[in-house]
Amino acid sequence: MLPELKIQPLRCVLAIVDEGGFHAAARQLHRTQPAVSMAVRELEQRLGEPLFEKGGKAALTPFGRYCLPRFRELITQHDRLSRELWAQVQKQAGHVDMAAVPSVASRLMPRLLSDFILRYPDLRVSLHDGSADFVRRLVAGGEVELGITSLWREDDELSFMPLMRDDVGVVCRDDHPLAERAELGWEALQGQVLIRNGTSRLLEGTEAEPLLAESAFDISNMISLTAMLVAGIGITTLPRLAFPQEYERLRFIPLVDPMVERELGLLRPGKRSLSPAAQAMEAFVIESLRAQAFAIP
Amino acid sequence: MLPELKIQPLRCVLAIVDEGGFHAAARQLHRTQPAVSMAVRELEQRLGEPLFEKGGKAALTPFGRYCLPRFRELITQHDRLSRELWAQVQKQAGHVDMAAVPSVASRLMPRLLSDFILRYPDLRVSLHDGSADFVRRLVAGGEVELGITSLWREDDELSFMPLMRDDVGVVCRDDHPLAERAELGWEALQGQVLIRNGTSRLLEGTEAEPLLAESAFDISNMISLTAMLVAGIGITTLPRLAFPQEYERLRFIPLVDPMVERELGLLRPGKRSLSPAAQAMEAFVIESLRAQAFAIP
DNA sequence: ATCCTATGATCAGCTTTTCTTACCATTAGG
DNA sequence: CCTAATGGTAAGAAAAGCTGATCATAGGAT
Repeated sequence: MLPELKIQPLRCVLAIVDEGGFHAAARQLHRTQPAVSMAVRELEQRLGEPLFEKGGKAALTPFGRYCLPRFRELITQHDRLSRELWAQVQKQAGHVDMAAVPSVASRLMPRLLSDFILRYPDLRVSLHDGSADFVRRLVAGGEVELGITSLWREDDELSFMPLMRDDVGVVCRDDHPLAERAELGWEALQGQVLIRNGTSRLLEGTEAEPLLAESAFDISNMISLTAMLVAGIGITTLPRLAFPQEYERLRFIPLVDPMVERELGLLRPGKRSLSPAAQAMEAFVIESLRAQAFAIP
Repeated sequence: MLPELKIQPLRCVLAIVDEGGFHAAARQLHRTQPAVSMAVRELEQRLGEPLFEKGGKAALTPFGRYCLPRFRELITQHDRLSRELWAQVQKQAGHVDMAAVPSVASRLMPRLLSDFILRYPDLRVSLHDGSADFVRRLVAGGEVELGITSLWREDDELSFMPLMRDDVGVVCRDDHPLAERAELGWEALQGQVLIRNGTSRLLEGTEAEPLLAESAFDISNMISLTAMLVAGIGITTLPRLAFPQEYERLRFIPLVDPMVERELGLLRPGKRSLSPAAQAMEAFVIESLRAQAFAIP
């Protein structure tokens, strides 16, 4: 029973009043004058009450005067919304929630994000970091839209795009007997005090797996781990990217005998789509990491 | 460049979400399912971004989730406006500003207005009162939409519809020599102390005009005038409707020798139209006063 | 597995709406 | 009186919107 107001005719009314006539309004609206006339007439009979006086001039009726500010208000709201949505789609506004594994977050993201906000100055990014499983859970649960991580469990809810290889090596202090070696095989590690960490499971399923059984400690926190390494308490294995190169006394020696690599890549919801801002981030991450050493071609 | 959002497709999106599917939404909107599909698709490509996931089910994209509350808001605003305008047109809301000459305001309007608000309980009325000229000025200036008054100057900006005749008579105190007469001719008034008042100009242009020259006072305020009459200071002429019948000691004697009448009627802006509420009032006044004694057929 | 039924998507064809072109009526000014 | 504005009107074209039939897909029941 309530009349359905369309935006265009309301705009006509405003234009007529603002421009002071049907012709001028038509010009402003890029329409012909009859179109304006008819739009108004249609609106009037939809409301059941004329908005303009009949006699020649474009003068509002009292009802028209009553309507005018309300029309203006509705159109303002409409335009505000339209602009806002448009900004989202054009990536001139928006927010990306993403997550990354700590090594990526600390070694790659600073540069990547600063490049990103150069390219999209009006987008906002929240970066969470945590273990690969934590990242996976955030993406799967929809708490973030994108993750940069290594995948070890396929999940058909999620899709993973490999972007970089990251080879595992041994990390020890510079005065360790192995410290000067250019590369190592797993046999060389037998009998060493091996500290497990969150990335150690990369060795599972390789010839080096027996080493894990010997390891005395299992330290998941990176700060604690490096502290133990610097203290010379033991050695560990880490992907190259996770190797904290800012510690002068630590050495990274590639493990070649089983050559172990993890694949880092972009994790995103499988079929679901991304917000416009996240789409921009997705493309940007792919482009950036592909242009990197160790990129997967 | 900004997309023009139409209300209907937005309503579709809401319906799909609320009803949980395209079919159910179509049912609710009294449309067929393809209509809903196409409306959504049209909207999506207008925005340049999908709102629903592609795979079978009716699930929102992140962008869709972003849009949803905003769509809802715009539609709410639209409906509020639509309802408000409709109420105005249906006379379920609105305001009438009107004016009347004091005699009408005090003798006819109380009853008329109380009947009016019975018929239109949701309309509000403001009644101004003042001299016929004052009423005319208010209507001409657009400060009120309707006036009930006697017209003495034609004005093609205004249109006057005569509704009642009101005959002029002599008013005096009950102990005045003329008080017992059933009717009078103007000669009977010669030599009397005649008090002019705002309605005296009705005598202009009649045989009784010479009387005006003799009059000693000119009192425009009705309270003062009656006070003087009650005090027996003089007599005056008044239209019957203006005769203050609540004063027991005053008598009204019809003047028949020139029979002088004023025409009371409805004054409204000539070509301009009225607000819906004022239209209701106009019709109501005409109907009410026509059903009155002294009505002009 | 297979059928069954639900979902949405698609397409041709129709109806409605909306616009344009061309013309008319009225009015104000030169 | 003529001209140049105004807005209104009518017929046809274009666009939008809707329907009805049909299709592809997925989930559930047998």
